Amino acid sequence: MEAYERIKKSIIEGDYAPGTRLTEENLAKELQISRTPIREAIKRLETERLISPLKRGVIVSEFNREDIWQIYNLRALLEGYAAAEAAVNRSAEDIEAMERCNEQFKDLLENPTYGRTEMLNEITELNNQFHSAVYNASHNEHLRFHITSVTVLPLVFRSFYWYNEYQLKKSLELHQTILCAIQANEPDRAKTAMQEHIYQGRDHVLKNINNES
Amino acid sequence: MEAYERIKKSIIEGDYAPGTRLTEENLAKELQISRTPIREAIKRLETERLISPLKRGVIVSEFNREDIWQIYNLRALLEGYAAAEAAVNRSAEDIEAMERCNEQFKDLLENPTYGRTEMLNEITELNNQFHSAVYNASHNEHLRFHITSVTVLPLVFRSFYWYNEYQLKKSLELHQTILCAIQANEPDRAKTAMQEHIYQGRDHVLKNINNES
DNA sequence: AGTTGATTTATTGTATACAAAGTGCTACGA
DNA sequence: TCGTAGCACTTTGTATACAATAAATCAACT
Repeated sequence: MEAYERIKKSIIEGDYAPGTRLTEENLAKELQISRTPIREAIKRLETERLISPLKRGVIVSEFNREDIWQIYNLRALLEGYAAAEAAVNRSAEDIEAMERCNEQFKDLLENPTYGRTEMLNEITELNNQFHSAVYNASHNEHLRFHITSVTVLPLVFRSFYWYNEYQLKKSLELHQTILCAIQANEPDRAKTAMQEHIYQGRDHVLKNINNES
Repeated sequence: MEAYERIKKSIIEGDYAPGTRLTEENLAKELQISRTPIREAIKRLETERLISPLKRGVIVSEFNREDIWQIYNLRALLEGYAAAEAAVNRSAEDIEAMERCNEQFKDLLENPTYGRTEMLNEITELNNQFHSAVYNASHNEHLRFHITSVTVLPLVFRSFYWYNEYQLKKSLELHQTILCAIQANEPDRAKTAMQEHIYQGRDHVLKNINNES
């Protein structure tokens, strides 16, 4: 794994908390490589806005409630559009991919064999996979780019860790609604269901996050 | 001006045509600096998708009709949303900034003192300024980021160079409609007017561009 | 002639030394 | 005690040498 991916992973997994100062030299020492690839990784993470310039150097980006509001609303706009486009452009394989995600999601909810943390990691992964399957089904590379770009940021909130069983079930249901609408070539229904799903996520994060960030 | 800006400018102004191969060493020689800042600029332009990796190295990105379609539709989605948000969040200064752009635009159309090329450069600049004024008025940093990101790409088409006097007048009128709607706190009207404006730009580019790219 | 393998060449990847510049600290003066 | 100027230190910016590797060329064999 290259430097960029390693640092990104550390940020998303919370090893480098928001506000943490990152210097090239420290990272170089930590990852046991020279400053050159570190520089590259930092520049890239900066354009993705996972880190922000501060004085001489950078810090892991911090997001306040206003940021969360704006980011989730943008997600709703873009992923809602993607769902609508998917309802028009989806292939049979796209449908299958989405079905697989939802089936695994369902299995996991019905047979909670792991510990809670492992299960929520799995859920997070499956949720991401479903969303990917939807925007991939839109067959729109530019749209895909913007969605992935706006979606990395909420990852740092690790929102699924606050979900209870009822909320997870509600998520699955909306996934299924979205899938049905896409399968039935109903762009507008797909869009509204997706937006509803994301707005629920937004409100959930806003309700649970510490008031200041 | 740093390396990144110089290369970006060269791409947007067409000095490096789409498909042109760019190598670190050539750029370093051309800009009279070492490869290090060139590397950085290339990486950044790559994440902005102005250049694309190809074999060992990169080329200036090429866009086909499908790309143009997708990019302009995304612009309509994002800038339409920005216009609606601006209608809710705009301050008095935001309104003034938009008014200034449109007044200058109008002056320019009524008093075409320059040569055609200089005038169209000026028009392009004023058009960009108006659009910036609108999304700045939305007071949404994340939205701003995505709009600027999706908007750099159409710049390489230099679409205004194909506009005739009537079309420029129509552009100005829509700008004024957008401004009125934002001033009157009519988010939906602002959105539809902005979308209409961008769709007209899209169709204009698609009509005039060489069929293959 | 076409295909495969080895050799050469072009180009990027990495490390490191040094230059430049911003930050903060300390000491001095008001 | 507060402010400020100068200095030291931390950190990034740049250049350059060398390593790694992908691509292209060419030759040999089928």
